[in-house]
This record gives sequence, C-alpha cells and structure tokens, in this order.
Amino acid sequence: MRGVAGSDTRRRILDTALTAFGRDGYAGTSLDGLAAELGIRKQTILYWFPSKLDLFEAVVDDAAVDLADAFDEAAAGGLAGLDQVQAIVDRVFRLAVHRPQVLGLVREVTRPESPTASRLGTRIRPLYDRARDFLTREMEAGRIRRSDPAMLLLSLYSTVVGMVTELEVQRTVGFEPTLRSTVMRRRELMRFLRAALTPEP
Amino acid sequence: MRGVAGSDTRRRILDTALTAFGRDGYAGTSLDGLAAELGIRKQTILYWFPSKLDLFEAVVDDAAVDLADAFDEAAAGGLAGLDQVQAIVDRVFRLAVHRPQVLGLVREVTRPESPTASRLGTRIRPLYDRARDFLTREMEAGRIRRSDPAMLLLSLYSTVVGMVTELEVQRTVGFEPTLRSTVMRRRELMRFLRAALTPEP
DNA sequence: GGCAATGTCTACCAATTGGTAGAGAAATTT
DNA sequence: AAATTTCTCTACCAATTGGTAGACATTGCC
Repeated sequence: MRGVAGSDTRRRILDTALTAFGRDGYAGTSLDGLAAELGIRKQTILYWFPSKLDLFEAVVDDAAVDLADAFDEAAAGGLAGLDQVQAIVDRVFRLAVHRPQVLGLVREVTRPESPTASRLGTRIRPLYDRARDFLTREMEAGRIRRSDPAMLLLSLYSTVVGMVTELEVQRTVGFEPTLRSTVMRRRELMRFLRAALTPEP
Repeated sequence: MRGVAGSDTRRRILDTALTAFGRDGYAGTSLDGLAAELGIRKQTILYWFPSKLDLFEAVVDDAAVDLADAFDEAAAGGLAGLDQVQAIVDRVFRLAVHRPQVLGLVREVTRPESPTASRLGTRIRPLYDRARDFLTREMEAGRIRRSDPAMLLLSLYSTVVGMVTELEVQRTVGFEPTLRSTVMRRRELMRFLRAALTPEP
C-alpha cells in the first residue's frame, strides 16, 4: 500500500520515538532504527518531521502535555497542603507507571547537555514554576514544613523519578513488578514524603 | 614529541572520558571527539583501550573506586543510625560537588538500557548491598524509621543525585553556584533526610 | 651502537549516520 | 477523466562512526 492511511503515521512515529528517546537517549536513537521498529522507511519519518531534532522537540512537546494534564487533574480537586502534594505525586506516579516512557524522556531532557535545553525551558519550566509557587504558598500558610521550595521540589521530583526508574530496571532484569509491589512502593513513597513534609508541631 | 611520556596518557584518557561519558552519555561520546579534546589521535585511545566499550568499562571501574573510597571513609567513623547516614550522604555530596562527573557517570550507568548493565552489576551492586544491609540493621535496632530499606536507599540516592544534577544544570546555565548556596543546599538535604528518617517517638 | 619494546601517529575501511532528490501510488478536487 | 495533493518509497550522498594495519619515533637494555 502506498500513500494510504494518512496521518496516524504521525502519531505512531511520535509514540515510538518517545519510547526510543527515553530508553536510548537522543544520541543513542537512530532514525533508521526507529523506522525499522515502525516497519517504515526513515524517509517517511523525515517527511513528517523535517529533522531528527524537530522530531525530538515534537516528542517533548507531546509528552509535556501529558504531564501538564496530570498536574491539572490532580490540582482540580482543590486540596491543600500535604493532601494536595499527595494527590499530585500520586497522579504523576500513576502516569509514570502506565507510561514509564514519559519519565524516561524527562530524564533525558533534564540531562545538562541534552540537545533540548530549549524545550526544557519552554515546556517543562512552566510546570516547575507552578509547582514551586504552590509549595511556597503552602509553606507560608504553615501547612507543610518550611524549607527551600525549589530544593524540596527537586527532592520530590528525583524521588519519584528514581522510584519509577527502579521499577523499570527491575522490569529489564526480568522481574515483572507485580501490582502488589507497585502499590507497596507507592505507599512507601508517600510515607517518606509525609514524614519529610509534615510541619513540626 | 613521539612515543614519549608514557602512561600518564592512560590516566588523562580515563579522566577526560569520565567527563565525556557522564556529560554526553555513551552513545553521545565519540572517540574522535574525545581524542580531539585530549589533543591526541583516536588510535592512541584504542592503543590503551581495545574498544570503546572497554574504555567505558574501565572508566566505570575507575569511578567506582572513588565512590567506594568515599563510603569507606564515611563508614570508618563507626557511627550509627542517623549520624552514620548523615556522614555518608555528606561525604557523597562532597564527592559529587568536587567531581560531578562521577555522578554524571552513575546516572548514565543506571539508565536501564545502558550498555553497561554488566558493570553496574559487578561494581555498583556491592556498594548498594552494603548500604542496604546497613539500613536494614539500623531499622531493626530502631535507630531510624522503619520502612523498606531498598526503597529508602533509592530515595536517598535519587535525592542526592538530583540535588547535584541541579547544581550542574545551574552551572551550565551560567549561574556559578556560590559556596554559600552549595552549603545551604546540603543543609536542606540533611534536614529533609532527618525529617524523613527520624524514628517516630 | 644495535635492538627490541613501547607509544603515537598516518592511512585506510566498512558500516552507519542524518539528510536530499525525486519517482510513483493513492486519494481528492476540479 | 484529468489534474493536483498527499503520502511513502527507492536511490543516493557526504560526514562520521568504531576499528585495523602498519609506519615511525623514542626509550631503555645489552
């Protein structure tokens, strides 16, 4: 078949590229390999995205939407303090377990020398700012322990990413994580965060 | 000069490669680029290390020694409980600030699909096991809050790595972190960990 | 001084990389 | 039905990749 189908090709490329970039990094992903994985030719990829870098940026933008949606959904409940933190972490954790590729990509994007500093700025930064502002307000209101909000956010972020990465590592090693172990892990994570965040009496 | 100098070349290659692999990843590092950075030819690198992968593994082994030394030094004080955790985190933090390259490499090595699963196993694993055993013992002794030791360790690790990575990101963006901000950050880190680890009364 | 070992280099090479040019099939518009 | 647009392909290409072969300079040993 030729010239058929239409632009669900574009979607398929984005999805497969998300996984590949998150798994192998930008440099480690080749257009030929990607095309092979998709059962198409590299030139088809270059038809939809003018260059590898353009593809990467499109993938990042696409994933950023998922992340932003997760935030919005968790924030919609109108909670405050620890409960709000818990809701967000929980939601991101869920996203990360379903689509670990997204966090793989975040990891790649936050690498200092990634060819994506630009996209990190324009896409991830707003989420970061929003989260930091929220923490600042809650600290001022005395609903969570006072500390440096930027740093706290970083701890939250790296803890969640670390946790999910480790689940992924287990998976690659062959231990398919059970539902139970995933739930346990999330509970542990929340315990850890609650302990660290509860304001001193 | 030709055929001069001798094996300090080997050291220089290892050092520069550590930085390059940690910064650009395995796939993102080319032997030609590395050689250019060193002011030598790629073939000289291949004289000292038979292949790129061999070089990478040598670099990991080399860095693992630094990490192990840091652990040993921190453990030598014979502390217990939170104080011991603090000493180790502190020591690793110091290593990370001095030689952020080491943590960059750890980050690369722990990527699930890194071509280094093997080295992760043989070199980093023992450190991991040691730390986890320590945490288990201390929990049983009631000196730190009871939780899943593996998960806690992961949190500690990812928090420290995240913290130092962020310092690095700032540096790339042009904010040379001041001594003061670094110290502050470490203090914040310790507060966070203490809050999370102190056993409930 | 001769000679083997050591260390660095030049000269290549096949494979892979991201990317260009343009042919040709199918779908859509006229 | 003809013309045009949309989509995927084949055929290339220059640059870069990791790696081999071997020349050649330096060093230390006899």
